Amino acid sequence: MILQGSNIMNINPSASSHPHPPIWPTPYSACDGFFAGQWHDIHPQYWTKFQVWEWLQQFVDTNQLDANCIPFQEFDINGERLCSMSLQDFNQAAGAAGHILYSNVQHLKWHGHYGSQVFQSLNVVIKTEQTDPSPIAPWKEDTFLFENSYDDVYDGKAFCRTQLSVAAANHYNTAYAESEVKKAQDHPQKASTKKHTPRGTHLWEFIRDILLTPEKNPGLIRWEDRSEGVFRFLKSEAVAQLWGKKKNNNSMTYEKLSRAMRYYYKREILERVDGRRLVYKFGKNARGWKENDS
DNA sequence: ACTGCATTTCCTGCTT
DNA sequence: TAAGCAGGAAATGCAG
Repeated sequence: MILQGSNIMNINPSASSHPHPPIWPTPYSACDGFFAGQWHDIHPQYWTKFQVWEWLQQFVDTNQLDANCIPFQEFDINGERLCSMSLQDFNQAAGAAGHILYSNVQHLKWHGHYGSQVFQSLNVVIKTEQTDPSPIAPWKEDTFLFENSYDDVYDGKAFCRTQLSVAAANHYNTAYAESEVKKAQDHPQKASTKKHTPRGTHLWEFIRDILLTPEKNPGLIRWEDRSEGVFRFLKSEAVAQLWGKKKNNNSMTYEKLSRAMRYYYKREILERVDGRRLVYKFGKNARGWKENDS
């Protein structure tokens, strides 16, 4: 098999020059802050298709939803069209997420824009006050909407429904949401019946999510064989730095990250791919990477 | 305080 | 020679 390394876009996170306009303006948008785009400064009526996608991506990011929960292809429309959509249209286009998205558009249409507040009413993790004097890294705000681990419960559509129902519940009852925030912060895993819950995303989930949302971090990791779960690191050090940023560890390297990856072989989260550098394969204990995972 | 988990760090040796 | 891989060993941070 011929590897396609020579075709890889050379994306340097620190460089502003780029041979082609990137699909997303900030290759590392997941870490660069939640509101790097421009859509929130413009009335939704005037959004371009791109800004509509930014808005959707923001929704996914802020609520820590799986990207598969939102059918992006159904929103290949500009802001004018978006604003003209009825609730039924949204439900048709986005299913379980339709109601929330519709409400958010209505809110944006009639109440203007609130910068980083735009999605707060949807998000379980709302930073209402900062009692900890230590600086909070952007990724610290990254908390899942519910307490189940991807390890055990990543279950495609059901997963999305669960996430979205939590998001919806919070959307319709902000006061309740804020109290839940407090609870979640004080007792983040109290209600869980799981044996153990993650402190955050596991490394393999982080890798999987990059693969599933390449538009967020283009050119970092790529599928080699999507159906078999084989993937390849294109920018190993960049991925390691991104992982380090997520873990608030700026000394992370690919060498260390790869050691953690190798531990997954024993747990059958990954399978060895012999003789191919930077190539890994999801194992039987990795969930959520398949196209029709249900 | 203790324990288990999931890394993180460091290392040596090997392969590409 | 550099980069990556394999895996042992110990350390670390967090949550229960």
